[in-house]
Amino acid sequence: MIRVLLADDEAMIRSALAALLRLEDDIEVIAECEDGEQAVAEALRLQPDVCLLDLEMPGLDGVQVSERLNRAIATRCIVVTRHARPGVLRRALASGVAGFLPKSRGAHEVAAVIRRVAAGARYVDPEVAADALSDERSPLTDRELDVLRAGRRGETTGQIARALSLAPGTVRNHISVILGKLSVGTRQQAVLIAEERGWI
Amino acid sequence: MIRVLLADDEAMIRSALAALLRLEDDIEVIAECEDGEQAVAEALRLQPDVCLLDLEMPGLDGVQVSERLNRAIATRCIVVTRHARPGVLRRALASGVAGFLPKSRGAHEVAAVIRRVAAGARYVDPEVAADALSDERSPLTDRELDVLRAGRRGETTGQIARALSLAPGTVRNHISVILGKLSVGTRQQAVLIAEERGWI
DNA sequence: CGCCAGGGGTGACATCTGTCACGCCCGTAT
DNA sequence: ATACGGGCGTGACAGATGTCACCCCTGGCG
Repeated sequence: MIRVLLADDEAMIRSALAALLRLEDDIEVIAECEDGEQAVAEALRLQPDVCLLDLEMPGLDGVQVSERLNRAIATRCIVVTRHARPGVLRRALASGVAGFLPKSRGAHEVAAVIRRVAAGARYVDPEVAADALSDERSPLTDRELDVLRAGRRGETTGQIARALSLAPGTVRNHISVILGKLSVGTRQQAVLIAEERGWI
Repeated sequence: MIRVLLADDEAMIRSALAALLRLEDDIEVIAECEDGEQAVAEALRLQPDVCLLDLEMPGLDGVQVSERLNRAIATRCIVVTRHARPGVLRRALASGVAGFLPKSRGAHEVAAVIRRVAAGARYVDPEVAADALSDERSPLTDRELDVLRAGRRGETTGQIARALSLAPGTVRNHISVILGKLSVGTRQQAVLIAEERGWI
């Protein structure tokens, strides 16, 4: 019997998946969580064999949950996401995720992936993997990404500078470089591009 | 037997819902569509009793699909959405939607709502309805919303002005008023608020 | 060792944005 | 008819933003 923990902030898909998985006779859904913190807490308590984690969750996202769990207990995590970008996949794999599945796959594949992962295999959706190989890596340095992240909600230069403990001039310099590299004219367009490509 | 058409761009939730609904013995899923155009085409061809439409779809969104179908055939539409804001609900009801359900509800409620709607009732999620009654209508004028829409991707004042055939100064004025009304400091924050509240 | 990329910073400058005070035109409610 | 609010526009101005040249420091690496 494979003991599975489910985490997704959207109740409809969470309960739908739970209902479907319960129909499988080798899978047992032992917890349903609606955010990252809850997922970590329940996983530590229940020690599931496999965690099926949505990437987009309030608080901790799926990758962060996986990171914490891998450090603490022997469970294997599958991350599910609607935006399956190469950047996201890289981030997920770097943090020790055992499975990666976009939501563009049908629900019936979920059980199959859970079984593979429970058996010790790694599973990465072939299509996303192919995308990731035709590697479009971010041309931005880590620090530049920090700046972009800090400014992704329309924050002013001053606010970004304070958030990162930098001088405003430095922030402006980073932004200037970013705009050049991405060849756009405003920060917000840079943020949109970076989000689309999964760099933030 | 209630004949149901399903439309959602996310294959995982679409197939999960379809699988669950097929377990009900008074409901028959006669089509699964992955975008608005397809939903319209299939609905016209198959004349389903009820259409379960995701709001967020590429091309036509759920409300637009419902609008077109209501003009053409006697089917009843339920719109499902992850962001159930009062503004969205108003838009949906105005276009003749028979049911409105946020994805924060569990999957088991879907069948119940389908039955009610098929029986001729209207169904609006009570929580969203309550929100909509404590009416937080947009304080922005139509024109101001236009400006905000035109600038939602980080466009410059000049680009917005050209897009709307306005003088740059006028755009700046509108923006200035918007920022005042929403009490924020930058356009991008204004855009974020407006998107959150369902005004754009 | 020198060289160089990356992080951090400064100062100066041109431009863009946001603010404010006006004025004009139009539809409509009084 | 008059007043009023909304859309549209101008001009002026302060402050924010983006650009550029140049600075220092650090940690690789040939």
